[in-house]
Amino acid sequence: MDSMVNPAKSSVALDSSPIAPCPLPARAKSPQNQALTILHAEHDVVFHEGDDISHYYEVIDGAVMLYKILPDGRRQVVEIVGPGGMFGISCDDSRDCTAETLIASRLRVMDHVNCDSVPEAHCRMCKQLQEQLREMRSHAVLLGRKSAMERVASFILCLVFGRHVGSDESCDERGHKLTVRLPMTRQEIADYLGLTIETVSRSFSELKRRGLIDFDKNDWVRVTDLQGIDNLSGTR
Amino acid sequence: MDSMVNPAKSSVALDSSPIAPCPLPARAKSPQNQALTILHAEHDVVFHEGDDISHYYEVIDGAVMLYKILPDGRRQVVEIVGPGGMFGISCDDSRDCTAETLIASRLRVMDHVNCDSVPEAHCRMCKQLQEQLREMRSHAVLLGRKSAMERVASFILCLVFGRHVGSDESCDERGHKLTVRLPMTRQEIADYLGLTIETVSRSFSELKRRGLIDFDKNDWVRVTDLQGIDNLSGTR
DNA sequence: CGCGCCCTTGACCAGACTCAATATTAGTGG
DNA sequence: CCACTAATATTGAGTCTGGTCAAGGGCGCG
Repeated sequence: MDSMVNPAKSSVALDSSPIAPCPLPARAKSPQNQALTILHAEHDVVFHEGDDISHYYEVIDGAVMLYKILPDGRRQVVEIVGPGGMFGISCDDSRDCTAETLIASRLRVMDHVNCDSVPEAHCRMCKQLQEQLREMRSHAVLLGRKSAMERVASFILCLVFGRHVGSDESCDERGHKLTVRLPMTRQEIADYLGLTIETVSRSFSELKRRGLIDFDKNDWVRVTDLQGIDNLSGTR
Repeated sequence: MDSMVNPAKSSVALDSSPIAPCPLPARAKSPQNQALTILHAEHDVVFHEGDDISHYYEVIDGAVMLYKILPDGRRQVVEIVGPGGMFGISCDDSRDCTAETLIASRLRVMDHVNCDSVPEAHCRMCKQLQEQLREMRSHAVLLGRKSAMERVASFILCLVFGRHVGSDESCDERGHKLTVRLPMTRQEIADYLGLTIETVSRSFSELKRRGLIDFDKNDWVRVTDLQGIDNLSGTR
């Protein structure tokens, strides 16, 4: 509907000086080493469903969600992209979903035309697509076949094992982050998991009641029984 | 689990005499115009989740479904691939889902290594991935946010507008196939839509009762009120 | 004709949603 | 630093959609 891009909240910067930000290192340094970097504040829309397509993006730091909205307002968050992830890649002429930051994010803006000319960029993009497809398939299983509790447990596992989210989690035992930040509101989590906000809240409360997790101020979760969470995830 | 490929039911054929498995036509015809083609019978498994990865495939005719199964047996069909579609593309070392034919199918077998060397193949593959990702996002909305009736209606629309399925539908007015074959059992449809077989059956019956569709022998659907189906799909 | 498979239908149940009230947190200004 | 407000999250009660379990129907194939 709305074709506006980058409202006030975002600012643009140039990576340039000595930096050498081609989408890809080495060989891609055609004109010069410049990569356009933009900063988006929390909950800032990068592009809307229906917008014309010009660029694609890489998350340098922060986190972005992609979502689609049905005519009656129901929303489904279809993807969450963390640092290193790319989004907005498409051959079509218009966006099939909306991209919005979850938290303040720094994005590298890249041009589709570069893809064709720069083999490394193309290759990297392709790997990204494969990875995203793999994750979407797992997510389809979650959405199509898992119970509310299993969805929430799976979601926590994703956070623990580092998918999406960046930020400063405290890693404890062998590399797992046992205290993770929930970079999303309950509503966003619900829309990602295909549930309602109430069901998400109830599931979290139940997990806490059972002693599997604990909360710090609503957006930090301490996983006290990883095995227990794993058992509830429906995956094994 | 099982690493067997191509059990008895499938047979291998050669598109051309001197075989020479290049992925793409034209420019890729290094040795000769040869593409390895295999025939799979109905409900034949092309590869299993967990199998080592060697090739990827293009559907020449027929239809293939990709699915994942949870430890307790719940299944989610994550993708349906019709003629022209590709599947099994991956950089990983093992399959993340199982591929099984819905109906007898002819597949072109291609090698991942060719991708890197043949730009056209790589490009085409990349477009495929983008297309699949786009469809998966729509499907995520269906799985996460649509009611049973909306899912079934959306599924019928997909058939009418030609996605997936091949076979001989009778096209009527402006290019839409108003009588389409359901190339899947009720169970497969249910597993694709994240429902139970009973719910799918009830939804079909309800649509028939309302006079929106009609059946020939259970696997042919005649859409008598496309607008009505569209209205129920939740998409507008 | 009879068997087996798939599909349909019904009755009942349960998990998730809806609506509503309350609690908690975050943000603002004194 | 605290008070006040707005936004977000939790909890409860009741409802309903879709799942479960079980019985019956239709069709193809030998």
